[in-house]
Order: sequence, then C-alpha cells, then structure tokens
Amino acid sequence: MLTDKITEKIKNSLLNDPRFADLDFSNLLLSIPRNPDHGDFSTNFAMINSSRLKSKPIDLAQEMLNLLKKSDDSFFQDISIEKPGFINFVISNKIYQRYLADVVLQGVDYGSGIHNNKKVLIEFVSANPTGLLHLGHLRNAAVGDSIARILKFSGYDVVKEYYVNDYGNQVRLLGESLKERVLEKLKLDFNIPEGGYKGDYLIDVAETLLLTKDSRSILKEETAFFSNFAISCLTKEIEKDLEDLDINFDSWYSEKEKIHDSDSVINIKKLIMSANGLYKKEKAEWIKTSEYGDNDDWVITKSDDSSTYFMNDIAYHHDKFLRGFDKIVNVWGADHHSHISRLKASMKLLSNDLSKLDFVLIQFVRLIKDGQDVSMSKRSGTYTTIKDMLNEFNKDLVRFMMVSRSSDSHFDFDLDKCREGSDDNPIFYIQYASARINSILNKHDLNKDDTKSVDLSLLTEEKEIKLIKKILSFPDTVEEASGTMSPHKIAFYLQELAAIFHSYYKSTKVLIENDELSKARILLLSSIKIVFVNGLNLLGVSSPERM
RNA sequence: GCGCCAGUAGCUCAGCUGGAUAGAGCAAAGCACUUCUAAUGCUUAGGUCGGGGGUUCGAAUCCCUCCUGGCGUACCA
Repeated sequence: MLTDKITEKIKNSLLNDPRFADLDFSNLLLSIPRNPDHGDFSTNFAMINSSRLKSKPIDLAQEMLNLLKKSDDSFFQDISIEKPGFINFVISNKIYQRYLADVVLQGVDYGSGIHNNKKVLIEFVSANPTGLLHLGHLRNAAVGDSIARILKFSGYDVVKEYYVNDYGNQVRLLGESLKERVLEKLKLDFNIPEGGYKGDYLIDVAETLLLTKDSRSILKEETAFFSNFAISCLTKEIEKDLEDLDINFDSWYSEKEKIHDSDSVINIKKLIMSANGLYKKEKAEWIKTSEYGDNDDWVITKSDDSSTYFMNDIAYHHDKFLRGFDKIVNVWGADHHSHISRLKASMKLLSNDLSKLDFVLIQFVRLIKDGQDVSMSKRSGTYTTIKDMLNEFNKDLVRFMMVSRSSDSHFDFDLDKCREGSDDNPIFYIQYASARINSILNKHDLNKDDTKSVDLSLLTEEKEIKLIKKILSFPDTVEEASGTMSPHKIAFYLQELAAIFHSYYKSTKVLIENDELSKARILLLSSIKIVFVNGLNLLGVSSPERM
C-alpha cells in the first residue's frame, strides 16, 4: 500500500537521529489534506510529539523536515512544513505511475489486505423463521453481508452465520396456526389462535403440506409436526430471498439442534454456578450480570423451569467463543441495543475475552414510496416483504441504497427518487461510469505484453493525476472500511471515483491518434475498472458491461 | 425516570480515534450533445455544524448540561 510505504520512509529517516528513536511511531498517521495546496499527504506527527520532546511544534517539524530531505531519494517531489507544525508531502508522479502499473497486474486482488487469515464469525439477519423476510431485515442483510465481504477481502477468514430461532413458544404458535390453515384449506372450521400467525404466507405453506400426504394422516399429527414443516418451508423461503440478494450463509445454526437437543443449557448453567453467578429468587434463576458491568440481573430460568431467550443467547454466544474465533461480530437491529450490555456481562462472567466481541447496530431505515412511509403498512398491519421489494426494484439498487449510509444513522430512503433513470440514483451513476469504460475497452484493449510496455509518464493531465491518486487510495479505503466495519465508506469512495472519471471522460479523449498516449490512457481506464468491479463487489453490486 | 443512536445547506446524508478555508448528491438558477454511451459534464447560489458552557496551540469531532427526534427498557423471542 502506498501509505504504508510513505510511513515506512518517514520512520526510517527519523530513526537516523537518536533524538527521535523512542517515539511512538504508531502515532504516525497520514491524512489526505482537503486543500491540495497542502500536498498529497500530511502528518501532524511533529505537533503530537512536541511536548514530549520539549520543542515548539514548528521547530520540531523543521528538524524532521531536514532529516526527511536528507534521506529522500526523490520518492517525494516536495516536502514542506506549514504552521503550526504540519509536514506536507507531495509524491513524485513517477512513483504514482509505478504504483499504477501494479493495479492491473493485481486485478481482482487489487485493494485486498492482509490480516493473517484471522478467523471471524459474523452473525446477521437471524430473522425468526416464523415469517418471510421483510423490509425491517433488509438493511441488516445488506450491511451484514457487505461487512463480511469487506472483512474477507481485507484478509480475514470469515464465516457468515444465521441463527435460526426454531424453538420455543413462537414456534409452537406457528405450528398451531399452520394446522388451522390446513383445516381452512379442507373447508373445515378453523380458528387461528390468540397471538398466532395470521399472514397469508401460511396458506401457501398449508397448500404445500397438503401435497405431501393425505389430509387424514396430516390431521392426526401433533403440533410439533406442523411447526417443523412450517419452519422448514419458511427457512427455505428466507434462504431463497437472501440468494436473490446475492447473500449466502456458510452456517445455519439451529437453536433447537445446537442448544436444546444438546446439554448446552445445562452445561452453561453449571459454568455460571461455578463462577458463583447464579441465584434463585421467586422460583426463578437469575444471573448476576450486575456484578459484571450491566445495570441489572436477569432471569435465565423461568419459574416454570423453562429457559429464557437470554439463557439461550448466552449458550449460543459462549459457543461462539468455544469455536475459536479471533473476532465475533454481531450485526443487530438497533431495537436490540439493550441486550449488548447484558450479553457482554454474561460473557465476562464466563471468562470470555470481550475484546473479541463486536457489535454493529443497524438503525431503522424509513422507506418512502409515493410520498408515504411504507416501512410498515399501517392499513393492513402487514410488512412489505423483500420479495415484493425485489419485484419492483433491482437488487443492485436496493443493496447499494442500504449500505450507502452509516449504519448508525437512521435515514429516509425515498424509492421514487431512486428509480431507474432518476437523477437521484447514485448506483446508476457508478455503474454508468463502469459501463462507459467497458465500451472504450471493447473497442481497444491492451494485451499483457502491451501492459508492460506502456509509458505511464505520459499521463500528466491534472485529472489523470487525480484519478491515479484516487485509484491508489482504494486499499486504504478498504482497510478503513474493514477496521470500522463501515461499508458506506466504500460506497462514498466509489461515487467520488465515478465523479472524477465522468469529468475526465468529458474533457479528454482516450482513443486518439497518438498511440503511446492512448495506450497509457487505456491502462488508466483498465485500472479504474478494476477498482469499480472490486469495490462494487464488496457491496454485493454488479458491474454491468453496458447500460 | 434510565439506556442507546441521531440533530451539519431547502431535502437526503458524508466528515466524528481533535487538524489547515465544513463537503457530496438532489432540489434551485444558468450553460454544453457533428464527440470513446448526455443515465454525462461545466458554472452559480446555498451554513451561527440543535442551544449553552468547558478542555487546548487548534473542536462539527472530546467532556458537561439543556432542547428535539427515533429506538429500547419482560419470568416475549
């Protein structure tokens, strides 16, 4: 990465002087100044260390500048200091050109990083399989999957997991509701139970069930049979919806199988007891989370002896730790934020390493259609499903919009403004840029040998240098998005790159008489295309060949 | 009451591990298609970063406080 190289060069030159030898060089951060007059990169390292070295920031910057200039081998075109103590760097064009040549060679790997294949478990969506996926799950799905893609690209070994809530009261109710729908189908009296599932989708499930065997033997079955059938059908539907969004899970973790059909809960309870973290009160069992950082204690076993949802969640998360991951990420809806502190407390009680545990909270997104809030249809009391959504809007648009904002800010998503052809549609803006490049490359592309012989020093136009700089900052953007688990940083980056490209496209012709220059520009475009493809892929968005 | 997230241009939002003159898109006003894709480009206008204190060389960013909005606050999951 270019920034790594620069940091290394600065560090090496400063280490020549014993005075700087014991500085904390992890504080040596480079930023890209907003104002281009301040160079390509800038550091506040002198200001940060001025008090420790007992010098005025500007004097310290001057000392550093002298060392830097002394050891520079024309990597930098210019190094300068600016009050109150910034050191600004301008990189030589030939360095930019050299790095640009690598982009095409790296191809699909360009921008990827190294994190030693540390193992990450990321759990997201995990919607209860008692219904279909609806808009409330959409942002979680898109953000979770993009984070997974980004982590993987930046060098982690990622497992994507869906926790299937296939046990408990809700599941029983689902089974009972399905049985009533079967009765309905058979034109018999039916009555969906109090608190049951009234959605039409169970009618479809009932129809499917009736195809499997004769109705008389179906009606003899226990509730569990209906529950199991419904869960299996709906899980398949969920899986299919996710596939339509290009989201695939590596692991479907069944609560019933992994937690209830095993001794998991009993074992965890023993662990809690041996940590002296459990007590009885009013016929229930409580966990002493208040002693580990939460405000309250919580019930883990109800007075009827069944375990609470929280107990199951403790068992599930403890198991995540047992499975040996270096990093455990939970992508949760913001309505679950209050669970974080109690889950952390319980994991601490069980002596797990909390630094491995990470949460991404997804705030609600309000969907506006025809000027109306359609996040939930108030009239029918039903949710708009992801199926409905994908019938009307293409996957790329939906996914891009869902990750185009920081996940901890709630935002309004106006569908009408984002329709195809609309001016307010950033994904088409980006894809269009990519398609424009394709159309040029289709007319004239370079073969491998050409690539090596291209003279990139011919790329001297202001916009060309700007494009090169932007392309070369892609790996840093990926690393930043990975470190903060923020897909929107990729989305913004791609829009900026597209903007610079469109402007360049308008002002400068690529396929021209001057063959050498033309080749250099084609190589530049090939690099941009690689960034578009790699970047959009991180968001689960395609890069169409033409539009 | 308590907790979490948010409040930045008319609208939707970036910028928040403190940095230099606060940005983008849309909307508004004007301009550019004999051209490798006009789903584009160029120009203009638009701001007391919710209010008030504090911390320091420097605050949209950190701390305190108040106001406003969203979401939570079960022996439901």
